[in-house]
Amino acid sequence: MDVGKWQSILERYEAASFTVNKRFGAQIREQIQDVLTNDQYLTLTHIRRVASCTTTELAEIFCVNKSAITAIVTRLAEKGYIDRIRDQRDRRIVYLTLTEEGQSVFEWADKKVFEVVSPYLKVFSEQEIETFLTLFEKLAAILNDE
Amino acid sequence: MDVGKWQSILERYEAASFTVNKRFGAQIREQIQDVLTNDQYLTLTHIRRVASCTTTELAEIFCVNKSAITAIVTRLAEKGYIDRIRDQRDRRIVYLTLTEEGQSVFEWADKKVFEVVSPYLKVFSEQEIETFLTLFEKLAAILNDE
DNA sequence: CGTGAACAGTTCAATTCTTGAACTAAAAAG
DNA sequence: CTTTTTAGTTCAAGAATTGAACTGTTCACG
Repeated sequence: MDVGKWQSILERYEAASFTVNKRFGAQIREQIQDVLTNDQYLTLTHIRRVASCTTTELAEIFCVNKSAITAIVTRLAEKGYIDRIRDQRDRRIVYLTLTEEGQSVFEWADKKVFEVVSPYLKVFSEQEIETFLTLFEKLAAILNDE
Repeated sequence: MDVGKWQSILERYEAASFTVNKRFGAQIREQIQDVLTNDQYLTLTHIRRVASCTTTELAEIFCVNKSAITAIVTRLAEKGYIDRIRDQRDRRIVYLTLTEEGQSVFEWADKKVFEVVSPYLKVFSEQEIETFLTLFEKLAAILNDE
Protein backbone atom coordinates (compact mmCIF):
# COMPACT_ATOMS: atom_id res chain seq x y z
CA MET A 1 0.00 0.00 0.00
CA ASP A 2 1.27 3.49 -0.81
CA VAL A 3 1.28 6.55 1.43
CA GLY A 4 -1.86 8.01 -0.12
CA LYS A 5 -3.79 4.88 0.73
CA TRP A 6 -2.68 5.04 4.36
CA GLN A 7 -3.59 8.70 4.51
CA SER A 8 -7.09 8.00 3.29
CA ILE A 9 -7.44 5.20 5.84
CA LEU A 10 -6.34 7.54 8.61
CA GLU A 11 -8.79 10.20 7.45
CA ARG A 12 -11.63 7.72 7.53
CA TYR A 13 -10.61 6.47 10.96
CA GLU A 14 -10.27 10.01 12.35
CA ALA A 15 -13.68 11.02 11.01
CA ALA A 16 -15.55 7.95 12.26
CA SER A 17 -13.82 8.00 15.64
CA PHE A 18 -14.52 11.72 16.06
CA THR A 19 -18.21 11.36 15.33
CA VAL A 20 -18.72 8.29 17.50
CA ASN A 21 -16.83 9.73 20.46
CA LYS A 22 -18.45 13.16 20.37
CA ARG A 23 -21.98 11.82 19.86
CA PHE A 24 -21.80 9.08 22.46
CA GLY A 25 -19.98 11.41 24.83
CA ALA A 26 -22.65 14.08 24.52
CA GLN A 27 -25.54 11.66 24.97
CA ILE A 28 -23.94 10.08 28.02
CA ARG A 29 -23.16 13.48 29.53
CA GLU A 30 -26.77 14.48 29.00
CA GLN A 31 -27.91 11.49 31.06
CA ILE A 32 -25.47 11.67 33.97
CA GLN A 33 -24.31 15.27 34.23
CA ASP A 34 -26.32 16.11 37.33
CA VAL A 35 -24.33 13.49 39.27
CA LEU A 36 -21.04 12.76 37.47
CA THR A 37 -18.88 14.12 34.67
CA ASN A 38 -17.88 11.64 31.96
CA ASP A 39 -14.33 11.53 33.31
CA GLN A 40 -15.62 10.84 36.81
CA TYR A 41 -17.70 8.00 35.42
CA LEU A 42 -14.64 6.51 33.71
CA THR A 43 -12.68 6.83 36.94
CA LEU A 44 -15.33 4.99 38.94
CA THR A 45 -15.50 2.37 36.18
CA HIS A 46 -11.83 1.58 36.47
CA ILE A 47 -11.66 1.53 40.27
CA ARG A 48 -14.69 -0.70 40.36
CA ARG A 49 -13.26 -3.08 37.81
CA VAL A 50 -10.00 -3.60 39.72
CA ALA A 51 -11.64 -3.18 43.15
CA SER A 52 -8.75 -1.09 44.45
CA CYS A 53 -6.01 0.94 42.78
CA THR A 54 -3.56 3.78 43.21
CA THR A 55 -3.19 7.31 41.83
CA THR A 56 -0.10 6.33 39.86
CA GLU A 57 -1.93 3.41 38.27
CA LEU A 58 -4.85 5.61 37.23
CA ALA A 59 -2.47 8.22 35.83
CA GLU A 60 -0.82 5.59 33.63
CA ILE A 61 -4.09 4.16 32.41
CA PHE A 62 -5.62 7.56 31.71
CA CYS A 63 -2.34 8.80 30.20
CA VAL A 64 -2.35 11.96 32.31
CA ASN A 65 -0.22 13.52 35.02
CA LYS A 66 -0.64 12.23 38.56
CA SER A 67 -1.83 15.65 39.68
CA ALA A 68 -4.76 15.43 37.29
CA ILE A 69 -5.85 12.23 39.02
CA THR A 70 -5.45 13.77 42.45
CA ALA A 71 -7.88 16.50 41.38
CA ILE A 72 -10.51 14.09 40.03
CA VAL A 73 -10.20 11.77 43.02
CA THR A 74 -10.49 14.68 45.45
CA ARG A 75 -13.77 15.72 43.86
CA LEU A 76 -15.09 12.15 43.95
CA ALA A 77 -13.99 11.75 47.58
CA GLU A 78 -15.73 15.02 48.51
CA LYS A 79 -18.94 13.63 47.02
CA GLY A 80 -18.44 10.51 49.14
CA TYR A 81 -18.00 8.09 46.23
CA ILE A 82 -14.38 7.12 46.91
CA ASP A 83 -12.33 6.20 49.99
CA ARG A 84 -8.59 6.83 50.30
CA ILE A 85 -6.92 4.12 52.35
CA ARG A 86 -3.24 4.30 53.23
CA ASP A 87 -1.18 1.11 52.92
CA GLN A 88 0.09 0.16 56.39
CA ARG A 89 3.25 -1.52 55.11
CA ASP A 90 4.28 1.17 52.62
CA ARG A 91 2.87 4.41 53.89
CA ARG A 92 3.53 6.25 50.63
CA ILE A 93 0.78 4.31 48.88
CA VAL A 94 -2.90 5.30 48.93
CA TYR A 95 -5.48 2.76 47.81
CA LEU A 96 -8.62 4.08 46.14
CA THR A 97 -11.85 2.13 46.58
CA LEU A 98 -15.53 2.79 45.96
CA THR A 99 -17.74 3.56 48.93
CA GLU A 100 -21.19 1.97 49.15
CA GLU A 101 -22.59 5.14 47.65
CA GLY A 102 -19.90 5.17 44.98
CA GLN A 103 -20.84 1.63 44.07
CA SER A 104 -24.50 2.45 43.66
CA VAL A 105 -23.85 5.69 41.79
CA PHE A 106 -21.62 3.74 39.42
CA GLU A 107 -24.31 1.14 38.85
CA TRP A 108 -26.86 3.86 38.17
CA ALA A 109 -24.57 5.63 35.69
CA ASP A 110 -23.54 2.38 34.05
CA LYS A 111 -27.18 1.58 33.41
CA LYS A 112 -27.67 5.01 31.85
CA VAL A 113 -24.67 4.42 29.57
CA PHE A 114 -26.08 1.06 28.58
CA GLU A 115 -29.42 2.63 27.71
CA VAL A 116 -27.69 5.24 25.55
CA VAL A 117 -25.29 3.00 23.70
CA SER A 118 -27.01 -0.36 23.30
CA PRO A 119 -29.76 0.76 20.90
CA TYR A 120 -27.06 1.70 18.39
CA LEU A 121 -25.22 -1.58 18.77
CA LYS A 122 -28.36 -3.57 18.14
CA VAL A 123 -28.36 -2.47 14.53
CA PHE A 124 -25.39 -4.76 13.92
CA SER A 125 -25.39 -8.52 13.58
CA GLU A 126 -23.66 -10.65 16.19
CA GLN A 127 -21.02 -11.54 13.61
CA GLU A 128 -20.34 -7.92 12.71
CA ILE A 129 -19.97 -6.95 16.37
CA GLU A 130 -17.60 -9.81 17.05
CA THR A 131 -15.44 -8.89 14.07
CA PHE A 132 -15.41 -5.23 14.97
CA LEU A 133 -14.61 -5.80 18.64
CA THR A 134 -11.86 -8.30 17.90
CA LEU A 135 -10.07 -5.79 15.69
CA PHE A 136 -10.65 -2.90 18.09
CA GLU A 137 -9.32 -4.96 20.98
CA LYS A 138 -6.31 -5.98 18.92
CA LEU A 139 -5.51 -2.31 18.34
CA ALA A 140 -6.00 -1.56 22.04
CA ALA A 141 -3.72 -4.43 23.00
CA ILE A 142 -0.93 -3.17 20.74
CA LEU A 143 -1.26 0.31 22.20
CA ASN A 144 -1.06 -1.12 25.71
CA ASP A 145 2.15 -3.05 25.03
CA GLU A 146 4.93 -0.51 25.25
CA MET B 1 -29.21 -12.13 22.39
CA ASP B 2 -29.96 -11.63 26.07
CA VAL B 3 -29.17 -8.58 28.19
CA GLY B 4 -26.03 -10.15 29.69
CA LYS B 5 -24.58 -10.64 26.22
CA TRP B 6 -25.19 -6.99 25.33
CA GLN B 7 -23.65 -5.87 28.60
CA SER B 8 -20.49 -7.82 27.91
CA ILE B 9 -20.32 -6.37 24.40
CA LEU B 10 -20.66 -2.87 25.82
CA GLU B 11 -17.95 -3.54 28.40
CA ARG B 12 -15.58 -4.72 25.70
CA TYR B 13 -16.38 -1.73 23.51
CA GLU B 14 -15.93 0.71 26.41
CA ALA B 15 -12.59 -0.81 27.37
CA ALA B 16 -11.14 -0.90 23.86
CA SER B 17 -12.42 2.56 23.00
CA PHE B 18 -11.05 3.98 26.25
CA THR B 19 -7.58 2.57 25.69
CA VAL B 20 -7.35 3.56 22.05
CA ASN B 21 -8.60 7.10 22.63
CA LYS B 22 -6.43 7.79 25.66
CA ARG B 23 -3.26 6.32 24.14
CA PHE B 24 -3.60 7.92 20.74
CA GLY B 25 -4.71 11.18 22.36
CA ALA B 26 -1.67 11.25 24.62
CA GLN B 27 0.79 10.44 21.86
CA ILE B 28 -0.67 13.06 19.55
CA ARG B 29 -0.67 15.67 22.34
CA GLU B 30 2.97 14.87 23.01
CA GLN B 31 3.82 15.68 19.40
CA ILE B 32 1.82 18.86 18.88
CA GLN B 33 1.33 20.42 22.31
CA ASP B 34 3.81 23.25 21.82
CA VAL B 35 1.66 24.57 18.97
CA LEU B 36 -1.90 23.22 19.27
CA THR B 37 -4.13 21.41 21.74
CA ASN B 38 -5.86 18.29 20.45
CA ASP B 39 -9.19 20.12 20.32
CA GLN B 40 -7.61 22.95 18.37
CA TYR B 41 -6.21 20.40 15.92
CA LEU B 42 -9.66 18.87 15.47
CA THR B 43 -11.12 22.31 14.92
CA LEU B 44 -8.60 23.16 12.21
CA THR B 45 -9.22 19.73 10.67
CA HIS B 46 -12.90 20.39 10.27
CA ILE B 47 -12.60 23.94 8.98
CA ARG B 48 -10.01 22.83 6.48
CA ARG B 49 -12.13 19.93 5.29
CA VAL B 50 -15.16 22.12 4.57
CA ALA B 51 -13.08 25.18 3.60
CA SER B 52 -15.38 27.55 5.47
CA CYS B 53 -17.93 27.08 8.26
CA THR B 54 -19.80 28.79 11.08
CA THR B 55 -19.72 28.68 14.87
CA THR B 56 -23.14 27.06 14.99
CA GLU B 57 -22.05 24.34 12.56
CA LEU B 58 -18.94 23.55 14.63
CA ALA B 59 -21.00 23.47 17.83
CA GLU B 60 -23.33 20.87 16.30
CA ILE B 61 -20.52 18.72 14.98
CA PHE B 62 -18.53 18.88 18.23
CA CYS B 63 -21.72 18.41 20.29
CA VAL B 64 -20.93 21.38 22.51
CA ASN B 65 -22.40 24.75 23.32
CA LYS B 66 -21.78 27.58 20.86
CA SER B 67 -19.89 29.50 23.54
CA ALA B 68 -17.35 26.70 23.79
CA ILE B 69 -16.63 27.12 20.08
CA THR B 70 -16.35 30.89 20.41
CA ALA B 71 -13.63 30.33 23.02
CA ILE B 72 -11.65 27.86 20.92
CA VAL B 73 -11.98 29.97 17.79
CA THR B 74 -10.91 33.12 19.65
CA ARG B 75 -7.72 31.39 20.76
CA LEU B 76 -7.02 30.13 17.24
CA ALA B 77 -7.72 33.58 15.79
CA GLU B 78 -5.35 35.17 18.34
CA LYS B 79 -2.64 32.79 17.15
CA GLY B 80 -3.38 33.89 13.61
CA TYR B 81 -4.59 30.51 12.35
CA ILE B 82 -8.21 31.44 11.65
CA ASP B 83 -9.99 34.39 10.01
CA ARG B 84 -13.50 35.51 10.94
CA ILE B 85 -15.33 36.87 7.91
CA ARG B 86 -18.80 38.36 8.23
CA ASP B 87 -21.41 37.44 5.61
CA GLN B 88 -22.39 40.58 3.70
CA ARG B 89 -25.92 39.39 2.94
CA ASP B 90 -26.79 38.08 6.41
CA ARG B 91 -24.68 40.04 8.82
CA ARG B 92 -25.38 37.70 11.75
CA ILE B 93 -23.25 34.98 10.19
CA VAL B 94 -19.48 34.72 10.65
CA TYR B 95 -17.52 32.43 8.34
CA LEU B 96 -14.44 30.75 9.75
CA THR B 97 -11.55 30.00 7.39
CA LEU B 98 -7.92 29.01 7.77
CA THR B 99 -5.27 31.66 7.24
CA GLU B 100 -2.13 30.78 5.26
CA GLU B 101 -0.41 30.12 8.57
CA GLY B 102 -3.36 28.08 9.83
CA GLN B 103 -3.16 25.98 6.69
CA SER B 104 0.53 25.23 7.15
CA VAL B 105 0.18 24.59 10.90
CA PHE B 106 -2.61 22.16 10.12
CA GLU B 107 -0.48 20.36 7.56
CA TRP B 108 2.40 20.12 10.03
CA ALA B 109 0.14 18.75 12.78
CA ASP B 110 -1.61 16.38 10.41
CA LYS B 111 1.74 14.91 9.44
CA LYS B 112 2.59 14.42 13.11
CA VAL B 113 -0.70 12.63 13.68
CA PHE B 114 -0.03 10.42 10.69
CA GLU B 115 3.38 9.52 12.05
CA VAL B 116 1.89 8.62 15.41
CA VAL B 117 -1.08 6.59 14.23
CA SER B 118 -0.01 4.89 11.00
CA PRO B 119 2.57 2.49 12.51
CA TYR B 120 -0.22 0.93 14.56
CA LEU B 121 -2.53 0.58 11.58
CA LYS B 122 0.13 -1.17 9.54
CA VAL B 123 -0.15 -4.21 11.77
CA PHE B 124 -3.52 -4.98 10.20
CA SER B 125 -4.20 -6.44 6.79
CA GLU B 126 -5.95 -4.37 4.17
CA GLN B 127 -9.00 -6.61 4.47
CA GLU B 128 -9.13 -6.21 8.27
CA ILE B 129 -8.88 -2.44 8.02
CA GLU B 130 -11.61 -2.29 5.40
CA THR B 131 -13.93 -4.42 7.51
CA PHE B 132 -13.24 -2.43 10.65
CA LEU B 133 -13.64 0.98 9.00
CA THR B 134 -16.84 -0.02 7.24
CA LEU B 135 -18.44 -1.00 10.53
CA PHE B 136 -17.08 2.03 12.39
CA GLU B 137 -18.38 4.33 9.65
CA LYS B 138 -21.76 2.61 9.74
CA LEU B 139 -21.98 3.34 13.47
CA ALA B 140 -20.91 6.95 12.89
CA ALA B 141 -23.51 7.34 10.16
CA ILE B 142 -26.30 6.09 12.42
CA LEU B 143 -25.21 8.49 15.16
CA ASN B 144 -25.22 11.35 12.68
CA ASP B 145 -28.77 10.68 11.47
CA GLU B 146 -31.04 12.10 14.10
C1' DC C 1 23.93 2.25 60.21
C1' DG C 2 23.29 6.66 57.72
C1' DT C 3 22.63 9.32 53.85
C1' DG C 4 21.24 10.29 49.31
C1' DA C 5 18.33 8.61 45.56
C1' DA C 6 13.94 7.07 44.20
C1' DC C 7 9.12 6.84 44.73
C1' DA C 8 3.90 8.01 45.93
C1' DG C 9 1.18 11.45 46.38
C1' DT C 10 -0.29 16.39 47.00
C1' DT C 11 -0.40 21.43 46.28
C1' DC C 12 -0.33 25.35 43.48
C1' DA C 13 -0.60 28.59 39.49
C1' DA C 14 -1.74 28.81 34.86
C1' DT C 15 -4.20 27.30 30.75
C1' DT C 16 -7.97 25.13 28.26
C1' DC C 17 -12.54 23.52 27.66
C1' DT C 18 -17.18 23.46 29.01
C1' DT C 19 -21.95 25.03 30.46
C1' DG C 20 -25.71 28.11 30.91
C1' DA C 21 -27.53 32.55 31.31
C1' DA C 22 -27.66 37.07 29.66
C1' DC C 23 -26.68 39.92 26.09
C1' DT C 24 -26.14 42.39 21.06
C1' DA C 25 -27.29 42.60 16.57
C1' DA C 26 -29.62 41.16 12.57
C1' DA C 27 -33.19 38.83 9.89
C1' DA C 28 -37.73 36.77 9.40
C1' DA C 29 -42.59 36.29 10.43
C1' DG C 30 -46.84 37.98 11.51
C1' DC D 1 -44.08 47.72 12.70
C1' DT D 2 -43.75 44.69 16.35
C1' DT D 3 -42.54 40.13 17.81
C1' DT D 4 -39.93 36.12 17.36
C1' DT D 5 -36.16 33.68 15.83
C1' DT D 6 -31.41 33.23 14.71
C1' DA D 7 -26.04 33.91 15.00
C1' DG D 8 -22.74 34.93 17.73
C1' DT D 9 -20.40 36.84 21.95
C1' DT D 10 -19.53 37.75 26.87
C1' DC D 11 -19.29 36.39 31.46
C1' DA D 12 -18.95 33.62 35.77
C1' DA D 13 -18.22 29.25 37.43
C1' DG D 14 -16.49 24.65 37.41
C1' DA D 15 -13.81 20.65 35.56
C1' DA D 16 -9.57 18.78 33.61
C1' DT D 17 -4.85 19.25 32.61
C1' DT D 18 0.26 20.38 32.93
C1' DG D 19 4.54 21.08 35.19
C1' DA D 20 7.11 22.55 38.98
C1' DA D 21 7.75 22.47 43.74
C1' DC D 22 6.82 20.22 47.81
C1' DT D 23 6.00 16.40 51.83
C1' DG D 24 6.71 11.97 53.47
C1' DT D 25 8.32 7.39 53.00
C1' DT D 26 11.18 3.62 51.50
C1' DC D 27 15.25 1.71 49.52
C1' DA D 28 20.14 1.06 48.07
C1' DC D 29 24.61 0.78 49.16
C1' DG D 30 29.02 2.45 50.89
